[in-house]
Amino acid sequence: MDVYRALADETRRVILDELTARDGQTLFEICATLMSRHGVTISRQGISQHLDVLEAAGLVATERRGRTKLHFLTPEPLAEISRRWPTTGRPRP
Amino acid sequence: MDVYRALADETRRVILDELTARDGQTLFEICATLMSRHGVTISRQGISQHLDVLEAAGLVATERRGRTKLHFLTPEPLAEISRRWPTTGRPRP
DNA sequence: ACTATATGCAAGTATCCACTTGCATATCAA
DNA sequence: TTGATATGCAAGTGGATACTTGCATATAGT
Repeated sequence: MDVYRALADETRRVILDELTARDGQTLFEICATLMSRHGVTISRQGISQHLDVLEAAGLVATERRGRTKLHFLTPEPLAEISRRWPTTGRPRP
Repeated sequence: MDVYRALADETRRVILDELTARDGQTLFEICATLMSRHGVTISRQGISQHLDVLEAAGLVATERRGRTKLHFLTPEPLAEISRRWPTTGRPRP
């Protein structure tokens, strides 16, 4: 629901980075990559809860595939930010 | 310092909205407007602390003018967000 | 100098949030 | 079915954070 709160945590931002690099990863793949490549030390449930927040914010879509769950990046909600506070065309008096 | 954490609070986002509407307001003006126009019930110190967070994040610049302090919106740090996770040109398989 | 205005500092509180632990459920392979 | 893999649920805990209260500082006007 809250895109802004979803971005407030660094681990969640790294997850978005990781899905940007390779989309459609499972929870286990994300866990493994965060640990090894990004130096994040956290339990699987911790990452699962972060993914729940990202999904509730509409930044990640999921799809069950057998006993795995694929995670896809859906960054459209982020467009609201640049729409709300444009970074161009604001003269500084 | 942390742009993402600065955006995590709704009151801070309303402050950014208010400075977008009218730039260069003092703390007292921001307080008055938040209370009346945005229905925010919070103490002056609360708003002041929020402004400190926004300034630390580089989203607001200040300028002392006599016994008042003017607040200006500097939204450039927000550009990092759309740069980090582009919302266009990402095909969904 | 004195008063009022505008802001700053600091400590205390209460809520929220990230994280863990333990157990449960579901799918695949033998 | 049995065992292994992949994920889900729920309660508890520590630390962060939004907010308040009280006092202090600085500028402007008289």
